[in-house]
Amino acid sequence: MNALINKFKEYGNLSPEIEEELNNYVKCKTRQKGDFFLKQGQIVSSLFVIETGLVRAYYIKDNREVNSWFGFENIILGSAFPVFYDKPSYENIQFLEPSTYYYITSKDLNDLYKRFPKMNTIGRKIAEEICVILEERIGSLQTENAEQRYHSLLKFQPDAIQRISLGHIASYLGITQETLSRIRRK
Amino acid sequence: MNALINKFKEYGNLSPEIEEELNNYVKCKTRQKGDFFLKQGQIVSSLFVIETGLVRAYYIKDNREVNSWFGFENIILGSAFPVFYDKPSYENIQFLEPSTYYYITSKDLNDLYKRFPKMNTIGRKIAEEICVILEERIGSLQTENAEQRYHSLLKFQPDAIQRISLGHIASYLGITQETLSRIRRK
DNA sequence: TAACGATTTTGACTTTTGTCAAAAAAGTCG
DNA sequence: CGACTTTTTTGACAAAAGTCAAAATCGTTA
Repeated sequence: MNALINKFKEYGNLSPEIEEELNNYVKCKTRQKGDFFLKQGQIVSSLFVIETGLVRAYYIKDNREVNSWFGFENIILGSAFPVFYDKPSYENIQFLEPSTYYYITSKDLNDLYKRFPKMNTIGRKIAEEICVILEERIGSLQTENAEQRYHSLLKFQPDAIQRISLGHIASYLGITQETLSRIRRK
Repeated sequence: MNALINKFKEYGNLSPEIEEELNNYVKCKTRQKGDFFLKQGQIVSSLFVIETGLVRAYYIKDNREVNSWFGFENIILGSAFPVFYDKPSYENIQFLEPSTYYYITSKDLNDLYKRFPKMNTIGRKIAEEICVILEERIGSLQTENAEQRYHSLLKFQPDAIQRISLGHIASYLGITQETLSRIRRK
């Protein structure tokens, strides 16, 4: 009943030994809407899976918030710079709904990677899957207009429209909220 | 003097045992401008590093070619679907210059991943680095206008402008070649 | 329910980018 | 060199998206 460990298992077998270690490392927390999972500049971070709830990742550019992704339930989530590189995060991760999540710190994860080489298979597959998802998003931004991108989002993350404000979605799509409002009117 | 093995070494130590296996698996080839490394629909593919030369990856959308990336010397290259998923490639990879490259097939790579768990550390780090590069590109497409994206490209891949035709670059930036020509006029 | 703040919509206008056609420039090869 | 192809540039116009300001709607809570 540990959403993060269950998720790991989808990417590869866990020996009883590794699973036991994971049970020591993985913690669960509950946070309110508006709370932060991660703030820009932080180096210490975690990989996490939301059991119930929702987050957004965003960064500031030219004094504006830019939403880089949304994190729904049962998806492996994290910020690349702190988790992959032990470097300060350029993005913030904020809960958009009251949320319960399971997490493991990058430090502990790297510890597992070192002690159990097989764990790297799972880490590799997770990163590879993220590559494919990011490529999909690049294709959408590179070749589609605002309306088509909105419909791509509807298709891949239909929940988003119900649960996330129009302004946040517009930012994620790389358009203004006025434009998105006009698209939606149709 | 094996560009691919050297590249692997940048991501982690290779035991003599693994390096010997790699030497068996990694092959070198030379191809002409216009030749294909990979064609859409292929499942069998490889990870590769170009010693001298240049490739582009592109796919067809609405009867038009869309350039998804360019591959320069001494960068780990490959197409996600066939390499990560053993699924048919949606993209083509074509040489834009006469090229010499080192490659390892996905099959052999997966073989190494299974036989030498530590090899997954290198695979993981490669995939993680690609994630960061792809995120960078998403940020550019999401928040910058045509001119800013052009300057981002100038900054990150200054070679591109010298070695790649304007039409190919425009496609990569998600704009028309007329627009790019007008940007460049300034 | 009333009042407040936040979010969404609308309108008028500007800027950016795309489209289509044609001309100019650059590259290739006998 | 000269003919041919490919690539790049230019012009006129159309479409897409942004900006700014104001109004409408929605949600929350006293």
